[in-house]
Amino acid sequence: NVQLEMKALWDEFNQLGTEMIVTKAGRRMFPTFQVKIFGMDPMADYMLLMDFLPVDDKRYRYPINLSAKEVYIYIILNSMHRYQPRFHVVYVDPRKDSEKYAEENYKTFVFEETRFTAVTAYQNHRITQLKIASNPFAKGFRDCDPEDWPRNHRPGSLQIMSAFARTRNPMSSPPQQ
Amino acid sequence: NVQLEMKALWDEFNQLGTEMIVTKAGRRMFPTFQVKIFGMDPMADYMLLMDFLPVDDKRYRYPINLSAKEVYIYIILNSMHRYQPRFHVVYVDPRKDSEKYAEENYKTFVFEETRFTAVTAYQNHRITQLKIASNPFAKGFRDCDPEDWPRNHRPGSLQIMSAFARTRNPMSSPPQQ
DNA sequence: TTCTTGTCACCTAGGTGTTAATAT
DNA sequence: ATATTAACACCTAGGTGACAAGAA
Repeated sequence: NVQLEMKALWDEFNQLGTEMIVTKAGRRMFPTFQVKIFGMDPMADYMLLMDFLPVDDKRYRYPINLSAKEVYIYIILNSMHRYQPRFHVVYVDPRKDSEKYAEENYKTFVFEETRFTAVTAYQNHRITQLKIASNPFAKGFRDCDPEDWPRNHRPGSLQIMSAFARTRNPMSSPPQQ
Repeated sequence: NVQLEMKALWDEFNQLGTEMIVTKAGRRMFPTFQVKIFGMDPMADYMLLMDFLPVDDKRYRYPINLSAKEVYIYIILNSMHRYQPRFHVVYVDPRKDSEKYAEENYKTFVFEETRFTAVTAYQNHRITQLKIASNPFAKGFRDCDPEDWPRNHRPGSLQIMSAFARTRNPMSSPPQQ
């Protein structure tokens, strides 16, 4: 079982139509896609993966591999297109004929409230204001309210991943180590 | 085969008698222990480890586990004692009776120029000056020379690890993930 | 005395939306 | 018109030695 962290914040963005800035150099998502996983076998190995499905129609589909060790592969998102993030937990089957059990060894989780539109500049001013109000790194643009925003992630939660996205221009160099 | 990075800088510190500040909260080493490894099998798994041996006499000995994935375990160093860092490369033997080959499956590397004395405050003013001159984070204390120090690590080198050290007071909480 | 601790100003490093310039 | 890019001020986050106060 998997539980989305900061669900209230995701809901608030989703109500307005979440937008995520994409840049050539890569840009973090905010809110961060962050989950708690329950019911894992402490002795087993797992792979944690994430990908983004185009929602409406569109043709592009790019996988992103993320694990707790933060090994991830770049993805490319098209600006002005809408995407649905997905989260996959893959059990690393120690059996030699593990391919036979591939279908039963993974589970996919979709949180609809994490849908977003990739943009190069915000289209909805209310989204901009909500980002400024809730993202600590945008504090410099706040007018009022020096208070009472739920700060960052809750202690005790496991940050599984933070994702980068880019516009369609290919990058030549891998991310700095 | 393993090659120490920033050897010239290590040599310069070693000539004066390298000192490393230790604090309760943990303090990074500077220079950073950083190596290039040659001759690895790209298809094999390895474990990279580090520990610190007391040099002169002294009784304390604490292991530190470091890997390229930066999983590490705290260590405790005694202030005013001298230590010799060591670096171990362990081949993860896929054979079922791998314990039998344990002795031939690892290799230890010692760079004497990385010896240092753990201190809570610098004892040698020339060490302080060399730290200020060569560590970018201490730039605020530089008088002159806005120039020409070999910046940080060379691009292309693999940073295997950076180590933390602490004074002997036990810490209650593990490092933030 | 000598060593240790906590606080601080001053940095590095990098994540924000803004804005003006450019591309489409 | 509309979408994208690059530079920027303003933040968060955290790594420095200095320094004063405390401990041994």
